[in-house]
Amino acid sequence: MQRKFRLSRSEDFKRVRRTGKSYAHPLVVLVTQASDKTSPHIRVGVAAGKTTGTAVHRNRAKRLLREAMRSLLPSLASGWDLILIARPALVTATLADTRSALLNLLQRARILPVDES
RNA sequence: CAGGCUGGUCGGGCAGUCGCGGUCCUGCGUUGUCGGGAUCGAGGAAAGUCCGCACUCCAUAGAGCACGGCGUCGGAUAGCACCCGGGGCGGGGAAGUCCCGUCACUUGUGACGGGAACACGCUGAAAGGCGUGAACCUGCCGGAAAAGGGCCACAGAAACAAACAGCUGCCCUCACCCCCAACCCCUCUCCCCUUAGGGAGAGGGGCGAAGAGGUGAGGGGGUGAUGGUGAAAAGGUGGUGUAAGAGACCACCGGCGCGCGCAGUAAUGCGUGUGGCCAGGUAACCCCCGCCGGGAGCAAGGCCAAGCAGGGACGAAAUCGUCUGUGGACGAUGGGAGAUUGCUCGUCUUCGCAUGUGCCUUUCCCUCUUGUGGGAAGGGCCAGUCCCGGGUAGGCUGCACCGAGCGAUGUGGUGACACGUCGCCCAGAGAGAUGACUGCACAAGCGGAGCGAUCCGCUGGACAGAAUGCGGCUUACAGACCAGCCUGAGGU
RNA sequence: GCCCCCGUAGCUCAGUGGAUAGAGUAUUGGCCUCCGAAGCCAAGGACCGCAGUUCGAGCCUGCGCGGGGGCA
Repeated sequence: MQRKFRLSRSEDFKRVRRTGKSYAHPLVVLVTQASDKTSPHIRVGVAAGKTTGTAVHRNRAKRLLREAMRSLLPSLASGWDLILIARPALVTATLADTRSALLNLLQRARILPVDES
């Protein structure tokens, strides 16, 4: 997942988490917020807190989320800021598990068309 | 071959596809949050942050005290308390581990018995027993706690310095017992004489001095380990000795100090002589001695942009010399304030009735257009230092490094390491780059087939992720390989 | 990333190197009451872990584990 699709500003994180809508899943939590400016891309931020585990486990969770998101990126609607928050169970999940969880969440948030799956 | 111990190396490999980050090169009717290519891309601990440095800042960091750290010897190093090699004192080894034998069954476990290098000493007729050293692993290390202070609960007479109890005819006083001269009484014998009496001897009894012995009490002196304790009580055993005792003396043993000799760079060890037993533990209690240490830390620090709100405290001055354009400048002495992160000295900064081409204002003078301009004097503000408070969390840099650098190799050294030669440039982000899939072998586990070699299928790869960089330490860690040592069995 | 602080009963805290580690509160049981509350009595319950120093460690030293805070 290239950096241009990434959400990186601390200010952006704060805004999305404060005013966005959240969707929960045992593996991941998705937070969505429509971009205030007419951004050409969708931007995705990935987070893993200390409850996820040690540094190895946090990195593992974030890599899984980025890799799963990469294949889904072309079919997503633009103009959204997303945050994916890892939960502890994600450390033991596989890439396929993560991808199906993201599909479920994105369809519930109406960012991914339902007929896609 | 099996098992144990120690040290070292590696810690998933190869190939392909997709994807991510850095650097360099490059393409363009589209200069992009663009495309293409090359190359590089986590660790032995990147971790903990326990030590030591580099580096940066703090208007000074110097000296002394205080404070903190360290403390066997030698070496290594830029440096280090933890590295290397020695020394001393302890602990483990040894209720463990391994091997052998017997038995039992649940077939790899349990029970029982025996043994475990080697050397020396003591004891014993022997079997054997006891002790010491030592291989291997591991902890600690100044003042052998005689510079001084503190503490040592409970128990105990007492916790280090004497006292108390005890022991003690060594001395004094007193009492008593026993022996006993002289004296007195009684009895018996003999002699003189025979009325009475006298003398001598023997026996018994009474009083009982001095003295000898003994007992007890009190006082004085002596004595040092006897005092059910305790973690710890001033060498141990046996004797001599003494009033009683005691290293007071003697023999053997043990420890320590000093001298000498030998070995070693040294710590120290061995031998020998001599002297004393002058005498507890604790310095990870204070302390003393020696050495080291200024403080903070890359969120250090520098630059840019953006942004906010200010407030308080400090304000007292000289003298001398030189030069001079007479406005001042420089220097010295002394002083004030501040810094020196606890104190003193020293040092540094600054000194204000100062400096400014700044701003405001008052008065006067000149010019003159009731204005303007210029000049002089006075007052205030701003720019100072320190403290408190407020704002920013954006970008660039530090920072990806020619370095205490990495790899290979040679030499020296037991080793830490050093010195050469050749080659290389080797991760660097800022929501934070290493992942996914496939195949092949590798090792491990499980299941199935097979007498077996083996085959098939499934699971699935320890601890763990750089953030300024190094060195050491500590902690976590599935396994694999290599080397050395030890034990047992077998073969040659 | 760097720096600092703290771990004692379920909770909040005391605790000179020398007890069976203490207090409040909570818990449990009993008494009291018609029942409860309050009160009274009693009981159980702890030094973060491992080494070391010491005769002796909650206290001193080292390492580890866990928690908290600060720094542009």
